[in-house]
Amino acid sequence: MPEPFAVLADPARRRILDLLRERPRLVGELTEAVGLSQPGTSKHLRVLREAGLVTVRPEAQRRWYELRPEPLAEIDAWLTPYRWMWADRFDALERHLDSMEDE
Amino acid sequence: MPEPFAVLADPARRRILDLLRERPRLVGELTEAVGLSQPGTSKHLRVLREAGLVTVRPEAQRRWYELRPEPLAEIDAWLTPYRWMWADRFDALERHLDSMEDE
DNA sequence: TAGCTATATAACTGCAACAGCATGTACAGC
DNA sequence: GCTGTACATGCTGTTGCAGTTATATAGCTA
Repeated sequence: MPEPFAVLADPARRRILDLLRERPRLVGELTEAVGLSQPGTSKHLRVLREAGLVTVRPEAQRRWYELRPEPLAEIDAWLTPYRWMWADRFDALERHLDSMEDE
Repeated sequence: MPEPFAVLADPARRRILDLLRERPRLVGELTEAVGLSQPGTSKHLRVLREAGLVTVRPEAQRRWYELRPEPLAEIDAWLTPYRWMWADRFDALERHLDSMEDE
């Protein structure tokens, strides 16, 4: 199972996920949308599948790819301790104090 | 300016950022912590610098590296439309309804 | 069965990233 | 000035990935 971070490093794969966020899609749609060859798209889909970020539902010769967002939680978790930092100074201070209140 | 996503694909660089989250550090400290050679560490630091994720403050021959979290906002922004999805079903529904109230 | 459609896999190519080693640079202390 | 320390850069080999074309597989349709 590849790391989500590495999987998202490729813009085409992020684009695919963005498209699947709206609704499940066929390989053909995705191919056209990302502007790659069909085999190229299939390769990216394989990577996404192995990372658990998409699932496939076969229907005759077609394959419906759908989003499976759970692995993104790992990225979100890594990001969490940083998240308060990049707001402007006032917001940053405010959130910092807010988080201290909870302790 | 490289993409933050690509920069974070390497675990060593994420580790470096995690260490800098606590306090600024010297290259020597980071080298020991990540378990790479000193030149290897310097190279990762260069990548982080070019991505705007760290800044350097020279002090004699030493270089204090400090975190600059702003570029992480891009990742956070990409992640945002996904974030409600991976909570358990109840929370997911709840947040979804919450977000609809704002409209 | 033959042929068409949709997708996956294979084989190949080019390139960029990463790691190691050696060397260069800058500063401090003596 | 010389030596040591702290770090950066250059070079090289290797590996892995993204992209292509060609081919295989599976299921429909006639």
